[in-house]
Amino acid sequence: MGKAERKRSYMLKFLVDLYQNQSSMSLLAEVILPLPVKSEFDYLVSPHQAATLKPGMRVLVSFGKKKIYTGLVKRIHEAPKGSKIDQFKHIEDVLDQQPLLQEQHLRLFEWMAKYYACTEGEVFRAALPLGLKPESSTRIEMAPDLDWQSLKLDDKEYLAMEALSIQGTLSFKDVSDIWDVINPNPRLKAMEAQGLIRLFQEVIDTYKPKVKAFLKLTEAYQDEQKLQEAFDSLSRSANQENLLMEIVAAWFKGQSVPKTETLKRLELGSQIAKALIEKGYVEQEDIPVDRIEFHGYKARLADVVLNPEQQRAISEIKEAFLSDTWKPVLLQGITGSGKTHLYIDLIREVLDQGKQVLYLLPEITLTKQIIERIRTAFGGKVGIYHSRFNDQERVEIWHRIRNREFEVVVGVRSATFLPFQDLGLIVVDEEHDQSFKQQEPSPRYNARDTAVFYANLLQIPILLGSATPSLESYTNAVAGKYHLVELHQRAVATRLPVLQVVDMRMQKKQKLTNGVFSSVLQKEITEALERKEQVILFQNRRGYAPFLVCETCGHVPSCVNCDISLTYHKAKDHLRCHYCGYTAFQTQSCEKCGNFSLRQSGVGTEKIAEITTELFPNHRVERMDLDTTRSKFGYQHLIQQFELGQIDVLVGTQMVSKGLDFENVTLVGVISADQMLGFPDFRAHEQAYQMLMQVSGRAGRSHKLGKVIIQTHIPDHPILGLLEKDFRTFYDQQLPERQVHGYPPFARLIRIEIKHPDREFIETESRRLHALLAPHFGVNLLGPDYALVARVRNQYRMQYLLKVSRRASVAQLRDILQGVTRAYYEAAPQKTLRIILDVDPM
DNA sequence: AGCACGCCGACT
DNA sequence: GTCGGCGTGCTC
Repeated sequence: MGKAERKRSYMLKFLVDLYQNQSSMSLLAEVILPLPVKSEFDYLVSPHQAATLKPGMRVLVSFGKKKIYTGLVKRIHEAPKGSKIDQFKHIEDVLDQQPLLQEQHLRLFEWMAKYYACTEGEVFRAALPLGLKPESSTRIEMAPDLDWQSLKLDDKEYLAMEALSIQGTLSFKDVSDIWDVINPNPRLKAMEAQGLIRLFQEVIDTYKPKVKAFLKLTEAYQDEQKLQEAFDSLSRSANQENLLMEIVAAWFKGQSVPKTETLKRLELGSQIAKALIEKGYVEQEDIPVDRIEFHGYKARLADVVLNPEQQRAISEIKEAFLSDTWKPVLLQGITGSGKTHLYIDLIREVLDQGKQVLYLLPEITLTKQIIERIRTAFGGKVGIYHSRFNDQERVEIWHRIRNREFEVVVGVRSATFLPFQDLGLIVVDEEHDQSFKQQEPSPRYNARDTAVFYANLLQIPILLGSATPSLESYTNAVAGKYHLVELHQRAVATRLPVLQVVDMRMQKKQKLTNGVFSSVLQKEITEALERKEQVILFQNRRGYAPFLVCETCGHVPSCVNCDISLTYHKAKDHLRCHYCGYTAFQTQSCEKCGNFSLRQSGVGTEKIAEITTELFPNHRVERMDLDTTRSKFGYQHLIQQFELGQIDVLVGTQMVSKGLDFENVTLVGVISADQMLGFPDFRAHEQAYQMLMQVSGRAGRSHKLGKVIIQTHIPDHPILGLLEKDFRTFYDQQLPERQVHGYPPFARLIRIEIKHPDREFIETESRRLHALLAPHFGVNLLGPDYALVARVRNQYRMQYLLKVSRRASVAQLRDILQGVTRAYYEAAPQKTLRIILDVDPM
């Protein structure tokens, strides 16, 4: 090799190195996708994107053959040496200029995925409202320039082309409806190959700012001469002339007129405006407006004076917050002790420090009342976040929190994920409530526990409050892991409601009951109504009768998809499944034997409301349950009417047990406590206690003495005796039971659920799975047992309960369980059994 | 979660 | 023989 050649060779090597170096310098973004898949997928970052892309930003990426998803950038890193760049796809688009989520959110997602045995993608999906996660869907359109009517087409093709010629484009679902097939894809693919149609991906941005239409004069007509011409041309249309006059008048003042209001005021139809627009005199302007209206909320100065006990509690809480251990504080205060006052006081202090506050409440407690109180204290800084808000409203709340327009958010479970910039306090009210735990779908997280972790991560104070804390939290407090602060007295010096347990067996023997009301309850209702006071009646079953039974053959009409009896709804005269929504209309004759001998059995809210109306025809009785509050404002309307005293008796399910705080309610009747007390779950006693305490708390909130009547066939049940004792007594009585059986708070539970449509299959497979689990967990593995309702939506459900030490590493457990699942699937005859893990089930 | 591919039974 | 059903595996 000559000198020149050698030089050339070096040169070449240098260039190759340079090239390889450059390619290994390629940047990749690790992206979390909103799917139940292994979360990390790498995408190429273009040099242009690299300048601004940061973790916490949302990106649009293609995943699989054609779908486009919104992903979350977790990490940006260099492509590993030797990796082939062309195995990665590019990031299609970056959706944020500034990260939507911060480092702490990514850490939170990571922890949740680990703890609740799900993917970060599932957490991401649960965290963001739909409007912040646009994704693509397949649409179908006709191939361009096609004279489809002259072609020879089969029936299905013809139907599709006809629909396309009318609608323009169709979705997969449209086509499967038209064709009546489950999966139209293969056929559509064939049609695309024939050149009849085209399939394309459309990213639908579901979030559209709300706009308000205004009308104004077009520029061309903004002079006297042209206007005169315009008016002349309108001499035959008084309506158009009127509207134009209105618009011109506004123009003189430099304004435009709001379209809808103006048309309404002038009693004109929208075609009048349209005519003026078409003539070119007027143009429409759409101005974005806020979806969330919060005018009229001005913060009032503190009008709350804390009593000595509350002041003692507040200073205990503040002292705890100041210590650098960041222990959560558990505030146990009886109903009416004024916990909310304390919250408001604490929130005010945090706001004064310039920080934001998250106030979590159970779904149902988020009533107008609590919102009013917080808004009265903090005015327009308060955002509300709950499930009755539609997606677009949620998106706006996200933006307002990020922009720090909202400093306090009162919200439910999913508010945990809101993008606070500088959170200074979390309050979890009614911390024991079951609705903090998401049942389905994954992530099955508990917002209270998640908040405790989050507060610790952020090193900020967290306050858990309840009149009846969960045994878990209270045990943590007793053990010193949480600070315990107690409130023993009612804020206003009123007596606690009087509690009376009515033995329905005696009532029946002495023929004192009409089947629903004992003579005692009926008398109390009469008296309360005579005193012009209000009554709440509680029954935890909606509908008219929980089931029908044939008196001839004993048949009970049941759901075709679920193993549960159908509930009779009288107003609609149909039978409905409360699990899947299936409805049947045969309510008179038995479907089995044909005899007209169906008898209604059991009592639901609808029947109670009916009987109450019959007994008290001069009073207004209303029902509050899922059926009457389904509409967006149904719930609010009922509450409002009750508050205004337009309703005398409110009959309801769980819904009436929480958050309703009405001075004029002096009587609460529990129609039957039996079901609650006899529920087959280790937590049944705790839940019955919480429920009864809570519903009792609705009575006698002011100076009038309240009364609570509980009807039952088991009057000697220990829980009933504990209702008038203090919380500690209840706790001391319950705890040993939990210890004996090794249940929480002495152990951590993991529920393993399996699902399959075939009964025989699930039973044999459950035994096979058991054989794999048993060696790891031995006596701590319970089950498999059928779920309480063995079949729902045609899926049989069985479950195991795993009791593990509280000290056991969750990560290790998850590894074991994942190992077992993998082993199961490897050996399984089919891979169709669904295995679901539920950590800390409730 | 989608989506494609491939293996089987029920129809032309 | 093909059509279309369901089960399985992959997605940067």
